[in-house]
Amino acid sequence: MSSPIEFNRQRYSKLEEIRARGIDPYPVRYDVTHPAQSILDQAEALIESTEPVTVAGRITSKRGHGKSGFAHLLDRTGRIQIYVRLDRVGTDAYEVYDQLIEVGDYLGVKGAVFTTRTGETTVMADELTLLSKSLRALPEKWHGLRDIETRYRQRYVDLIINPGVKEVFLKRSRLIRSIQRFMDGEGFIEVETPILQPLYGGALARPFKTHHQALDMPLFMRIADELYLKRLIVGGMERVYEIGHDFRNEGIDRTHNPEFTMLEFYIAYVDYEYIMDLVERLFVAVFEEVNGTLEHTYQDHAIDLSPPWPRIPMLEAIRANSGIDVAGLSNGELAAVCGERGLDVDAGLGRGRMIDGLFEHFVQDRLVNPTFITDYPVEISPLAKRRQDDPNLTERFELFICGSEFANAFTELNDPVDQRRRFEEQVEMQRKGDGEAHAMDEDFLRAMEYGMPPTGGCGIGIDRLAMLVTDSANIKDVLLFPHLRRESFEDGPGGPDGVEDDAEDGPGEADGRPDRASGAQDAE
RNA sequence: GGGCGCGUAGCUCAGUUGGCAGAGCAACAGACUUUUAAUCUGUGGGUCGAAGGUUCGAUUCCUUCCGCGCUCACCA
Repeated sequence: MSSPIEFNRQRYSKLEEIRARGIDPYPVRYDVTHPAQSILDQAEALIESTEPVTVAGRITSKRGHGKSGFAHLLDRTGRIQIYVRLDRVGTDAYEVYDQLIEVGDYLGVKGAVFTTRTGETTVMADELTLLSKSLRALPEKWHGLRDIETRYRQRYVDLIINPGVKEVFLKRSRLIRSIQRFMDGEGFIEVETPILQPLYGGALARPFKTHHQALDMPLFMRIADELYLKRLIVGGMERVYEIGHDFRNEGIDRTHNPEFTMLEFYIAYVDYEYIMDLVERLFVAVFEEVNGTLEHTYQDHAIDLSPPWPRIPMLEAIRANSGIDVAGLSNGELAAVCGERGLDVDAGLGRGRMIDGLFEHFVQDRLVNPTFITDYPVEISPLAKRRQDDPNLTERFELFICGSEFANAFTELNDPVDQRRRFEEQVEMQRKGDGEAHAMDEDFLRAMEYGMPPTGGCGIGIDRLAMLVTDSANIKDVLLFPHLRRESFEDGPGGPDGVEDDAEDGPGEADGRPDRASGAQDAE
């Protein structure tokens, strides 16, 4: 069922007929003089000049009228109508167009521009060139492709059929470019750090584990860029940022994909107050550039991004929303209060986790307009500097919009002795069963020991920012190829099953290379 | 991982209180030289997600499995 040849004999037989007529159904190139939109934009001048244009694209609709016919071509810029007449292109070419070329095929057209009776700018075809024969029918033109699973699995079809989809990803692209421009203006260097790491760190999350054959060593996919970017601060780079993928081996839901895009940046000589100012400026600049306004609607929530944004210490936010004054409570009392108020918290995981639980339960969803929550408990902030006035709290903030976290930042811990102690505490929590506690990283500590200047750092989830600016409810809608379970294809040899499994149990056989041919042929 | 829901033609969807599986679009044959969801006439197209079970008979009822969505848990 999955082979296009069996699957659509009619299209395949047309392909054979095209070849039989001596036409190459897959030629190598076509010289386009005018993308679709430029024909529409310059219609008046082009009509007057009567000079022929060439345009190429995928046929998305076709309407025949005996000895003439209309069709629409879709290219990256838009859609243009073409008109094909037997008396202009000749009997043979018209027969090929009429009988063998169909919706889904790529077509190049050369001809003059005119306006139809109904007023649509159209190219009158003098020459037609088949550019690629499609062996699969596209979804129906009117209802389009609605099935969510198919839209994600076959994004290529989704992009052809559902026009809003391309807009989302164009906007995402503009968003990232806008961030890069802003960072350029702030004097940053954009860098790339390892994705495969011998140790993972910089966040609290379960990693993906893999294995390097030649070195016979385990490797982890990074869960954050942090520890490498800080090494660069130690190296004197002073202002660095990276936009890249992090990988976290955790649940998938509306706001989580196992592979996601993170912006992290670090600035020497500044603290988290400076970072807050910069994040505010960054969001304002991006929204003004990408959306043109600071008034925004996300999933029916009206948001005003006009600065300044409120900055509320976490314990104060909890007190204001729940009446609970954490500062005056012992750990035991805190656990009791959590229980009374209906929170299921494990007191064994510590005071920091309980406070975080209270925050999530009582506060987070209420933060609709951009709000900085500041001064997080030290236990859940192993890389942040303590507040001088309260060693139980850190100079850390998170930015919330519409109940979602958008940024996480702190005045970076640069005391190597304190950093070692914090790692040791994390290792202890690991022993107590906290699967996400931070690992000991001796090379990172060595870098700290050489001396890191006072530094402020920040991480911003780009996918969530893309969701916000595009008003998307699901992270999958801003990922071109969101993670799904492997699709099963009934016939043919399986895909990567033969490839050596991930390396939980050490090295496997050496021939684990995915064979391009066997993998690809199976894929429909 | 738990709960709820969904899976029928290439696409969008009906439907069967258990009795030969339907429409529109797409496709195919024909008519039509300014249409645009073109129109008109005709035709073909299904492992009803998969495997078991109950039954004279299952796409329908039951069980398990697969996939997707929502949600809870998890998750800076």
